Amino acid sequence: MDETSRQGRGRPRTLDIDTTLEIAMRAYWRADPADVSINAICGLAGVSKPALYRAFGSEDGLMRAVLARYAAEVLSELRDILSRDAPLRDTLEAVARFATEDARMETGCVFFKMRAGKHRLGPDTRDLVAALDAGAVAGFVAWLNERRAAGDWAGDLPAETVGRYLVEQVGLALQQRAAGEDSVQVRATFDLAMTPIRGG
Amino acid sequence: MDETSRQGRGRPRTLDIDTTLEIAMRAYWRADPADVSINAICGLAGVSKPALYRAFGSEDGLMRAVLARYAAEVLSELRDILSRDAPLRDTLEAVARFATEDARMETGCVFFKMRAGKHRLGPDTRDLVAALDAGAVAGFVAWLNERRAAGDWAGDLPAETVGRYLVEQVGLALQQRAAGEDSVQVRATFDLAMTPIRGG
DNA sequence: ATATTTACGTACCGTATGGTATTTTATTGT
DNA sequence: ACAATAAAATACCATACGGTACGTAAATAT
Repeated sequence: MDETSRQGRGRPRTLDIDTTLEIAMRAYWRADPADVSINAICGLAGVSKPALYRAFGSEDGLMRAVLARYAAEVLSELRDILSRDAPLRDTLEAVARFATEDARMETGCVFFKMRAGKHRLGPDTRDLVAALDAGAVAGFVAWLNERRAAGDWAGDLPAETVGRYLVEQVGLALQQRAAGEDSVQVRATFDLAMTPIRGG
Repeated sequence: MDETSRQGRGRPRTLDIDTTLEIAMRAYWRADPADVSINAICGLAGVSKPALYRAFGSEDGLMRAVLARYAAEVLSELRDILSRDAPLRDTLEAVARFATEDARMETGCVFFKMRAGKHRLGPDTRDLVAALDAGAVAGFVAWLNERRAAGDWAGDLPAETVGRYLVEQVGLALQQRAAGEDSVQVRATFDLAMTPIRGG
């Protein structure tokens, strides 16, 4: 129960898995994951390539580990926003801020970047992307049903459809930010997209 | 005024530029352009690499030429739809069909795929992408202003904002189709996104 | 006929990628 | 002390990429 299970017999590892994951995450976050090579990550983290493969098995393993960390560290905030059960408009505003204004999202989102280029991912990372995507939709759907029960949302469309819609619009906003589009226009686009849900 | 300007002195060229462009276009259309190598295109077209470089100068030159052809051949349809001056709802329906149902767009759109990965493009292709993007926005803006003058659109937002919004939503739909998402869901998402413009 | 011009394609260049074989080094168990 | 274990890093592997040097073939001009 110490840091990583206790050390066995051999030479102690000097590679700091946590720090390495953090550095890889920032690299994938800033650029497109497909454009960040293992070599580049090794350079950034000051780690040898075999050390990295010992720790993560493959590029797929590393990307999956990074994405898992990212989900726990960043995407969880979105889940938190949705479970605050605030009025619908307040929650949508919080989601809008997260997607269009949060400084950490200035270069986009690791999850949506990976999702956009999912055909380039290894199987494990791809599976996690699919699971996170389904989870995001499910999160929005649950929130919508809650809002409907609270008399806060009167939409006549299936929550499934709208949940998927919300995920796509958040993804679009984050993609626009990653592409360097003007923050004001990104927000305007997102607000327009939200009017069918929150009303004129 | 024959096919390509008249032949000069040397050995006549056997490479068919038109066919080669067509084959390259289909390859870029089916996959992500960044994942289609020059080697692959040479193989598909049955053309040697030097022949291809002789004709187009570089990968950037080839991609630019393909994109120009694609714009003239496919994107022009969108421009046509916008200049029919039909009622707003009819035009939006035609745009929706183009983006979400047209069989040729089943694997997405060369333009939006290149735009999504614009950081991977050479300078010439990048410039053309930017020009086409600006042109698409301008096309929607002109259409919106026309509809406003015709009393067909009462939106109080700047046409610039809505024009950019429309381009982004069309891009999103085509991106979803390229990702293999369910066609019905793509259409539902697009329709939801259009409600702020065409009304409930 | 011969020189000139131009396209042809094979075979290659340098660079980068994901991944590994191998030797050395640091630790624990007996 | 010494065997066993495991992580360290250098130096390498095969493959693929965009791009080109170069010798050859086919046309025109003189």
